[in-house]
Amino acid sequence: MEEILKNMEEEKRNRIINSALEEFAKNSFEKASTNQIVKKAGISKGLLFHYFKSKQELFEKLEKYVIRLICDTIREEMDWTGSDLVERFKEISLIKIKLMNQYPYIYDFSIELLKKGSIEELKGRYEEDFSDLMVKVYQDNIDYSLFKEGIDLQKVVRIIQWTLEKIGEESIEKLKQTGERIDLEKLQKDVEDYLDILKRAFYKEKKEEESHD
Amino acid sequence: MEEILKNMEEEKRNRIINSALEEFAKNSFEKASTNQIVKKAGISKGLLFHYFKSKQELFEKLEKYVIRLICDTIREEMDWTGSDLVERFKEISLIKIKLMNQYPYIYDFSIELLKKGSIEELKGRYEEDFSDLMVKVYQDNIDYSLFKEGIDLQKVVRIIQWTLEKIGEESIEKLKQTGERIDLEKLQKDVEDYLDILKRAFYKEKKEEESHD
Amino acid sequence: MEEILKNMEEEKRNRIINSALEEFAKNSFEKASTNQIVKKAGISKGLLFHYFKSKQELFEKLEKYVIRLICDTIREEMDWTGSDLVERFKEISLIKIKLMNQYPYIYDFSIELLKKGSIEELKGRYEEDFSDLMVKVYQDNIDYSLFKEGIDLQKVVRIIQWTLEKIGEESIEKLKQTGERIDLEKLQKDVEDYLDILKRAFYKEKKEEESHD
Amino acid sequence: MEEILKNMEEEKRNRIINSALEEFAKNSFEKASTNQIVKKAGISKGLLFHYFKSKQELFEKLEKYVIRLICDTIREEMDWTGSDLVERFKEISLIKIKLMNQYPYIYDFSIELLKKGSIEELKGRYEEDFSDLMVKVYQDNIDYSLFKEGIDLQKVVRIIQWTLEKIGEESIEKLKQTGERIDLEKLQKDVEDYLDILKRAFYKEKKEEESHD
DNA sequence: GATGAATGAGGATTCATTCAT
DNA sequence: CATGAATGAATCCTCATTCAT
Repeated sequence: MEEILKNMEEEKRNRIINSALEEFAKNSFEKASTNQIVKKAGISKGLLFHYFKSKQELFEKLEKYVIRLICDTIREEMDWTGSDLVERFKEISLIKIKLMNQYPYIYDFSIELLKKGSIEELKGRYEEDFSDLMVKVYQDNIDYSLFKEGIDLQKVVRIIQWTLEKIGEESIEKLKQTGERIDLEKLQKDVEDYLDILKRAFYKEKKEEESHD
Repeated sequence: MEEILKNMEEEKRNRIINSALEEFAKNSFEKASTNQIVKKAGISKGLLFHYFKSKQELFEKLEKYVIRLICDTIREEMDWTGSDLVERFKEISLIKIKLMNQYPYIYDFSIELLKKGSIEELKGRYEEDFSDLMVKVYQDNIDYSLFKEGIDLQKVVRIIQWTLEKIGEESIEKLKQTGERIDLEKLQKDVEDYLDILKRAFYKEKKEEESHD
Repeated sequence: MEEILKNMEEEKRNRIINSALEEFAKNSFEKASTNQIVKKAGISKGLLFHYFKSKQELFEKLEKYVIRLICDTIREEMDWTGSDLVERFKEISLIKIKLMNQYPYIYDFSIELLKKGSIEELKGRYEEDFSDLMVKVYQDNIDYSLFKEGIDLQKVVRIIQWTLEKIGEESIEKLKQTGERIDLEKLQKDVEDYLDILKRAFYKEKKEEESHD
Repeated sequence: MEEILKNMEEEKRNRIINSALEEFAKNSFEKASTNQIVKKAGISKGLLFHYFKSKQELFEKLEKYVIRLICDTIREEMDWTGSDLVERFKEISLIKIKLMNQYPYIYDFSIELLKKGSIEELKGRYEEDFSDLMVKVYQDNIDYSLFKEGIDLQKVVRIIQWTLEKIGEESIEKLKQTGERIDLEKLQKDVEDYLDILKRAFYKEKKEEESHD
């Protein structure tokens, strides 16, 4: 993204990115209109297709850009010393929500693209950035012995991911229907509540007091 | 649906229903093409709009038809004497999967429309059929004391629902990407595995032997 | 019309005629919908096209029917002893307006078809009924010496006809735009006022007192 | 119109304008086909809707364009020193007919739109251009004492207008039925003849010799 | 006589994309 | 770099008319 638009004044670049982000967040890929994007960005149709050879490419480049942005922010701001996977997820959610203050629609968009394939399939698409980070998230320092014994770990982790995704999807659904902005505080509260429930369900019971971080 | 197409030979009616079901399952409402539907159904454009005054109405009628079909089948085939909510969910999934043998794409479609609003919002849309049944599913005979004490029951039930939805969404996503039919046996196996995990997580531990049914 | 629909119960025949009359009065030929006509008449599409082989033929038959109805009524109710052409026109207008109480939309419709060709061209189309009557209207007993000398009689008569047509067109235009029924009393008043003006303009001046009939 | 199509080569612009003018002159708004317009103009469907967002807008823009064109030409070419209203009408007709040499169908079209509402209602639609000019036409220098005394001036003027409109409507009707171009010389002759009749009818008699201009 | 299912050409409009300037 | 004119296939939908029952 930045490489593609590198010779552009930053202000115009941001206009394009945010305009496309918003359009793809509010509409499905098919319904999203390049006309709307260029109008909101204040550029000509030709210019958009000068940089991106198709709507599809624009979407993919935007996808990569957002993922890289989220990954980079996670890499930098995450406390990698913790060993609690659920707490790590909580932290990731917090970081994503913080990004939304800066880039309206970024979360909405990132949820939209998550709908198109589970995290594992995304790994395939963005080798360098994403899958490296995912390995790090799931393995770096994580103490899986916090989970109860005898459970299907892979499935349990999926349930946790799915729950987080569904919380996000509900927010974006409300955005699409009512048009009103997402209540970030309530979102964060929900994330915490649900993750606590899941922790109590799938973690061993003894170390309960430590989970009150 | 059947009322609308009642004077039609059954074979043609099924061609129309299945064709529309497939198109709406594989595409979003906007991208779904009435052209494709009539081509696949082997009817003229005019005929489709003779029965349904718009694409929107076709979708809504299909929605109602599918929900009614699922609800009716559940009502008839469900064992209403059981008191275990999760087992009831399992049974519902089994019934839906069975319906897919008859109506390919019915599950896919029913998931697509669930994406457009949570079950609770759907209740509002289909008063008679759906919400009555939902009340029955959640309350008729159900023994909520099976759940552990001190948990947020509403959120826990939601996690269970979400998990089931996500299992279905994964299937349909695979369908859209690869085009190959859904493996119903694997789907059923997944449903059972995940629900067992959730039971073990959220139910009291004593009656464990009874859940091995 | 009656011949075509002769085997039909009178009530149903009237439903068809009035429905078609209304649809053609409210819309141009192209925009008039056979769907609307059959719906309003409470018959099937097939039946309409059983009697009339096309929309065009329906229109033409209706045209003939209305003209015959108007002509017959004029023939019967007109005072053929008068020799004043303008007064005769006034009487014709009065008769047409009276018919509207019985057949709503008949006047609107008859104006619509007058738009499609001047009275003289209509003569060609409806030899038997219409042109005979027209000859009668214009010649039977009429005293053209009432008109001033040295004027182009044909053109003057045309101005009078046109004025009457325009008065009617204004009414129907208002009907189409506002939807409210035509004010028959005002219509009659206008006809009388304009015709008096034209009489004063084109008749010799001496016999003024006689025109106050 | 010119502003909308300003960046277009004049030849293509004229092709579009004339093609649309012709289609709307020969057909009612509903029956007029954008397909025909683009075919006749030799442009793509997309281009028409690039400039005009709908058939409706195309019509309205065309309406404004034609009215402005007629008004501007009248303003410039009219001899505003005359005080005779009927002569002024004659002059207007002459100007309109002259425009038809340049823009075939312009007169037809302008009559078509006059059908949709009397001149007085048009005033409301085109405040600046049209109604200003109309005030000028009817009041600037006009000597209403030329009319006979004791007549309903408003109605008399209307009769004159209506007569002019009907003359035009007859021409266009012939065009629609036969397809052959309008005989401009005969048209002008008719206008003059009818106006002379009306003058003789409604003007005071003394100044007869001056009307032979 | 009577039905309404069925047709298919044609309607206006949208939209991603290309290209000359 | 940047524009926006130009394309044309595809969109949903309408409608007069036909025809088997």
